[in-house]
Order: sequence, then structure tokens, then C-alpha cells
Amino acid sequence: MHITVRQLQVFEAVARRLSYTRAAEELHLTQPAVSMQIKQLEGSVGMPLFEQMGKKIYLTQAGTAMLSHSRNIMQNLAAAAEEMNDLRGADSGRLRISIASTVNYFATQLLAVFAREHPSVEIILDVTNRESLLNRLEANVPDLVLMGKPPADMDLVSEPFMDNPLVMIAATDHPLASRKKIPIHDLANTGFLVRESGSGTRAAMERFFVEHDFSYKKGMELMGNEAVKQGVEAGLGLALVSIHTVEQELVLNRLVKLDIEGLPIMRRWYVAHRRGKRLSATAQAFREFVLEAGMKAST
Amino acid sequence: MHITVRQLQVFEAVARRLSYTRAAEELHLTQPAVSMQIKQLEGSVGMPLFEQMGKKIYLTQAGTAMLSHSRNIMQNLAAAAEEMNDLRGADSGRLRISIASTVNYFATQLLAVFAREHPSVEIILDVTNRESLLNRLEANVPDLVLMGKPPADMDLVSEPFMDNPLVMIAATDHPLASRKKIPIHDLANTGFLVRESGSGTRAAMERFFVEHDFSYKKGMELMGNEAVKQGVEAGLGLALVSIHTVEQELVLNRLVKLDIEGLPIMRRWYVAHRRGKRLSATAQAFREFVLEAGMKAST
DNA sequence: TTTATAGATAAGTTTATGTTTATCTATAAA
DNA sequence: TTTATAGATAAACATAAACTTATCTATAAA
Repeated sequence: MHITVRQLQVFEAVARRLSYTRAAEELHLTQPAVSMQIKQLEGSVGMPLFEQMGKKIYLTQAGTAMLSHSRNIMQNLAAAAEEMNDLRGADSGRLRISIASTVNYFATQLLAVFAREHPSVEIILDVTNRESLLNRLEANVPDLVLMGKPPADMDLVSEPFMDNPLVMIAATDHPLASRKKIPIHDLANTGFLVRESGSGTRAAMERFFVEHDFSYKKGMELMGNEAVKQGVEAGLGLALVSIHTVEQELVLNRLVKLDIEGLPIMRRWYVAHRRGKRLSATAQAFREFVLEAGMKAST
Repeated sequence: MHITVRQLQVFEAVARRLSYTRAAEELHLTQPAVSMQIKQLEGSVGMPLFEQMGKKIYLTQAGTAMLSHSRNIMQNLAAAAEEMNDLRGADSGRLRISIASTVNYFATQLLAVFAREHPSVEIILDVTNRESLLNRLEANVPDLVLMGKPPADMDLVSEPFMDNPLVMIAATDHPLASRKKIPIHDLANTGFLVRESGSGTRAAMERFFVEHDFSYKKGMELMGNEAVKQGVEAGLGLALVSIHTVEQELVLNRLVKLDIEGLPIMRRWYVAHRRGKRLSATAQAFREFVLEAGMKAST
């Protein structure tokens, strides 16, 4: 024997009105339908829940106890329904975002704006290197990721949302700082600071040099954007970096951008999630927010 | 929105095993049956509860929230079932007993023994006058009542459980104290202390005197047994009382019992409840306990 | 006594649930 | 590439649940 939600609904109505007939009216049922539901519930619990004395019915002790449980259960159901209702909108719940460290230079600002617009969304941000980010995607941890071009073999749904121009930077006092349209081959004798292998920036740079038949002179290999920038500022060589990583330094005149022919290399950033992922309304809202912010930034 | 217990059961199994097929095995169902239940639940909540990525399924955010509600609800159901189970036995719950004040002289002892034998039963005792007791019965407050012969017009189920002999008492120094087999007519000049009208003892006394063609001399009318007893002890007259009300006084020799021919009058005490009342197992156990205790006392 | 009301009961109908079987798609592993 | 596995989908069917209508019984009130 098993108790059903329907039985509890009917039971609650009868217990509240202390009448089968009134309960039936309230539930838009006939009286026999109510009798049956109560009978089944009584069968389930193995005891009478009501007692009839003359024309009046009363709850038995078991009935009184059952009523309190019943109300409890129905309250839980209502709470569940309410939470589900909230989650259907974009202004609640949890949003798990993982971003590749390179994207960090502006993603935090993006998130701040989104958080302000959706104050009751709990945002969980995770800034990590590309490999760890792909692991997290594999484990289905994040709702969405922001990263450079995602690998083709991982079955992701991805869309570019912002240009990521790679530019050549030099120390402020570099002799070519003020020249226009410098052919790349004029840099044959210059040393280049490069990112670690596995970096998307590094891969893009090498592709660019190959395309332009230019064999570059490798000055030093450094981990991360910050190290590269500091090396360039110290005059150790030139470097190709995302313009987003050096915006401040260019404004403060601590670095300069060289006007090389064929530059900037236009790469892009992507918002991505695993194929099959059921994005919450909140996640969808964030995805669209990111795409829209990218559109604005590129116009 | 129509969530069923069945849906929650199936959902919980799928969420726990993270597999439709395993859940189906566990529930002795086929896989399509599980798919359908989940689909219906998802329809009810208006959102996917699972997401499939490759061969693995994961709970969505809504699914995680739903699972916690679901477990809550099923726990409540289990708690309800457990309480109902307890109530089916005679060692739990509440026992409401109303007793007429005359019965109080020994009923408390009876209850004490029952309470010791059923320590987890919550006993609610209510000692009150006969009229108020009948009102409570009318309002369906007590499970059982202990009283003198219940009125025939109230549709009660009643059963006598103990003799209630009415005896004639006198002050210790009464001249007839040591005489045997006193004919009632020898008391023609003696004054009698009587209970208020409406008292069962008073009615029984008058019936006895009428039957024996004895017109008694009314000394004083007093409210309640205690007043009558004190009056007799003070030498204001004789009285007919339940022997249970004077057991202590007889032992302490503060009152004596006169050996009148035709006495004691044998009245009885009853355990009663309204017809139609669904007695709990506990109430039934108490009823039988009282009847059995009465049997023992009368042998 | 008659009448009205509350609930129980019985029979029959509709709807929901669960089943099997078969097929399809996608993915992971051999 | 082939094979095995997980789940979705569909059709056809059996069973059970939830109702309705009609009728019956007991009780309280007129």
C-alpha cells in the first residue's frame, strides 16, 4: 500500500472542513470520490482517520497525527514548486563560470556588471589555466567557460564574443617605436620574448611568422603574460601579446605598440559549454550578456 | 502542476544511481518506464532535471534542488508511516480519560498501574462532575469515561467493571454500632445526611427506602461525599455512601459501618464510550485493563 | 412520522500508469 | 571500423487509479 499526494490533498480538505461533502465541493469532486480516497489512505495507514458520531465526523488520534504530517508534506511540495519556479527565471540560482587566465584581464569587469544586474544570482568564478579548465569542463563543473579558441575534439558549443588582437609591444625607448608600417623582416635581428608552449598566444605568433616567411630569433621563453610584459619593459626584447593584457601599460606609456605590417593578428575569445549541457535560464542570460558585450566592444 | 510520490521515488533512484537503467533495475521496472516518469516530473517542474553528456547523465541545478526537496518529502512520508505504525500498537499516543468525581477514590490508583505498564502513553485525566462529564462526552473529548450507570438515552457503549456497594455509616460512638442485622425500621427516628439531588448515590438510597417501605427522616442535604462523611463523623446523622469513599475512615475507626438488613445496595461502576467511537489500541487496552482489574477486585 | 442530509456502497467508465517489443541515436570501448 | 551500451521514442496492450452515477442506510430535524 502506498500513500499518494492526491490522498493527502483530499484528506487535508476533509480534515479541515470536517465533512466529506464540503471537501468534495471544494475539490470539485463527488462525495463518493472523497470517500474512496479516504478509505484508501486509511487502508495505507492501517487505522481509521475519522470517526463518525451521528452526523458529525471527528479526526481520530491517528487522523490528527496524519494531518500534521500531511500539511508538512504539502508544504514541502509547495516549497519545491516555488523553488522550481524561481529557477525557471534568470534571477536566481547559481552560476558557475570558469575562465582561462588570459581572459581574466577583462572578464572580471564583465562579471561585475552582470552581478549588479542580477543581484540574487550566486556567481562562482574560477580562474585557472587552460588545461585545468578543460578538466573541469570534462567533469561538468562549470556552466560556461570563457577562453581562447576551444579545441575541436571536445564537443563543445562555442561562439566567439570578442576580438582579441595580438600586437607587438616594445620598451618605450625602442628605436622603431615611432616608425610606421614596419615590414616584419626589419625585425630579423631582434630577440623575441615568447610564452610557454601550449599557450594559444605562442601558437598564433608562430603561425603568423610562418605565414610571413619570417624565422624569428628567440630571446627568452616565459611563463604567463605578466612575465612577458615585464621582460619587454626591461628591454629584453619584443613580444606578441593580446592587446587586452597591456591596455594599462600603453596608457601609462610604460610600453609601446609597434606598427608592424600584417599586425594585429586577429584572434578571438569564445564563450563555450559542453554539448548536451542544459543551460539554466541564468546561464543563458549570462551567455547572451557576454555575446552582447562583445558586440558593443567591437563596434 | 501535479507531482506524484511515484515520480519522486523514481527520480530519487535515478539521481542516486545517475543512470536510468540502474534505477529501472532497482525499482523492478523497464528503462522506458523510468524515462517516462522522469519526463513527466520534468514536465511538472518545467525544466530538465538531468543533462546527458556522452553516456553519463548529471543532475542539473534544478535537479539538485529537486533532489533535496524530494528526499525531504520522502523522509516526511516515512516519518508519518512510522508514527502510524506506532499508533497501531497500544504503547504510544494519548489516552484521554474522564471520570466522575465519585469514581476518583480508586480510579487514580488504577491509572497509576496502567501508566506504569505503558510508560510512553500520555495520559490525560479529567475528574469532573457527572453533568460536565456528559458534556465532554457529547463533544467527543474523552476516549473513555468511568462513571456510575450511564444514562440510557445517550447512545453509549458501556460495561460494568466493578461493584460499588453502598453501605450505611455512622459515627464510631453510635449506639447501634455493634448490633447485627438491624432491621431498617429500627432507624425510624434517626436523621439521615443525604447527597444533593442528581447524585446517583442519593437516587439509589431513595429507591432502597421505597422498596423497603421505609420513610426516612431527612437530617441535612450536603454537596459531595466528603461533606457527608464529615457530617456523619461529627454525629449529625447516618448516611448511605459508596464503600470505596470510606475505606480509610473505617480502617482508622473514625466511622463505622452499620449492619442493616438488606444492605449493602449493590450498584456498579461502568467504563463507557460513545457508540461509533474508534478506540485507539491504547484506549482498548485501557478498557480491558479496567474490566480485568474490576474482575479481580470482585473475586 | 416524514423529510433532508451525510456518508457508504456498487457498478461502470475514463484516464493514467506501467509493460513489452522494436527501433533509433549517440557514444565509448574493443 | 565494429561492437556494446545508454537512453529516447513509438506502438500496442494490460492493469490500476480516479471518477461518476445511482442507490442505500442512518441520523437529525421538521
